[in-house]
Amino acid sequence: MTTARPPRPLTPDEETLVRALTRLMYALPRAIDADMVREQRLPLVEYITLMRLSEAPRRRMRMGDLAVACELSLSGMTRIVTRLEGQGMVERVRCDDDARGWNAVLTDAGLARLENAWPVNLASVRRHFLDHLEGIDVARLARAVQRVAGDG
Amino acid sequence: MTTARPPRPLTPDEETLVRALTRLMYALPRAIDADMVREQRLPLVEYITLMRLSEAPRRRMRMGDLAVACELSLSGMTRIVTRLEGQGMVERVRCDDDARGWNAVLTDAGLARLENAWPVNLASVRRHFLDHLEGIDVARLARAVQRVAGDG
DNA sequence: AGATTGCTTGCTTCGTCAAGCAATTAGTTC
DNA sequence: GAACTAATTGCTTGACGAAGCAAGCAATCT
Repeated sequence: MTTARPPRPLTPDEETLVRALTRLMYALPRAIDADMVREQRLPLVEYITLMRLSEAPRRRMRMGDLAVACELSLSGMTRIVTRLEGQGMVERVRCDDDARGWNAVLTDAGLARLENAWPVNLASVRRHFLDHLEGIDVARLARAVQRVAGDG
Repeated sequence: MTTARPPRPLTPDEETLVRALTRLMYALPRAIDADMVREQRLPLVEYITLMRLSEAPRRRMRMGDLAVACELSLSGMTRIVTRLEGQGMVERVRCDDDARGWNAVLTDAGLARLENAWPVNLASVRRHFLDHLEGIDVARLARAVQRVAGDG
C-alpha cells in the first residue's frame, strides 16, 4: 500500500526551505487575513473576491469562473457572494447567453470598498512578506512561484 | 479611519510575485493535504503533529508548545491530539513538574505511521513545489523564507 | 424526453473564540 | 513560616462560523 519507491531525500537547504515554507503557508494567510479584518473588517477571501471582479471585463464573472479564480469551491463561492450581496458590494445578474448562469457583478459600493481596502492589504503583504526578501532576485522568484502556482 | 499614508505601490515584479503567492498560499496546502489524505488517509495537520512530536526529546511535547510548533490554536491542538489519541498514535501523559500540564507523547504506532507517511509527504512537496524551482538559489531562498516565516 | 451543465442548499467536519475547570504561584495575615 | 485567598497558567469544552461534498433544482443541449 506504500508508494512505488521512496523519493530522493531532501538536501539540507531543501529541508530548511520546506520547513520554513510549511510554517509560512499556514501563518501568512492568517496574518494577512487578521490585518484585513482588524483594520478593514473585510476578510481576505472577500477582498480577493472583490479584487478578481474588479479586474474582470464589465466588472462581472460567472460563479464558476470566480470560484476558480479565488481558489474556492463553487459552494463556498456561492456563500461568499451571498454575503457580499447582502452588504451591497456585489449583485447577482442572470447571464445573457445562458439563463442557468449567474454573474456576480461588482457594484460601485463594492469598488469603493475595494479601493479603501487595498492599501491595507498592500501594507500587510509588504510587512509580512516582501520586506523580508532582501538579497532575493524578485523577478526570478516571481517567475518560479508563478510556475509553482500554475500547476495541478 | 484609513491608514496613515498609502504604502509604496508594487513594482511589476512584486505584483507578479504577490499574485502568484496568493494563489500558492491557498493552493499548496490543499494540494499536499489532498495527497496525504488520498494516499495515506492522514491529513496534513495530523502528519505535521506527528512530525513535531517525533523530533522532540522523548517524543513528547506539552500541548501549548505543540500548538505553537504546529501553527495552531491551543484548542485546535486539543482536538487533533484527541483524534490521534483515539487512533493510538499519541498518548496523553501528565507533566512531571507541573500537574496542570499534559504531554502529548508519540507512541510506537504513531512513529510507524509517520515513517509510512513521510515518503508521500516528501513526494508531494517535491511535485507541487521543489520541482518548480529551477534557476533559483535554494539556499538563499530558504534563508529568506525563514526570515519571512519567523516574524510576527 | 434524457443527459448535461450551472448554481444553490443540507449536512458534516474542522478550527477558532470565549468560557470553564483544575492546578500552581503570589500575596496577605497572623 | 503556616494558612488562606487571589491571580495566573494550562488545558478542555461549548457554541459558532467557514468551507467542502453530495444531492437537488433549473435551464440548456441533443
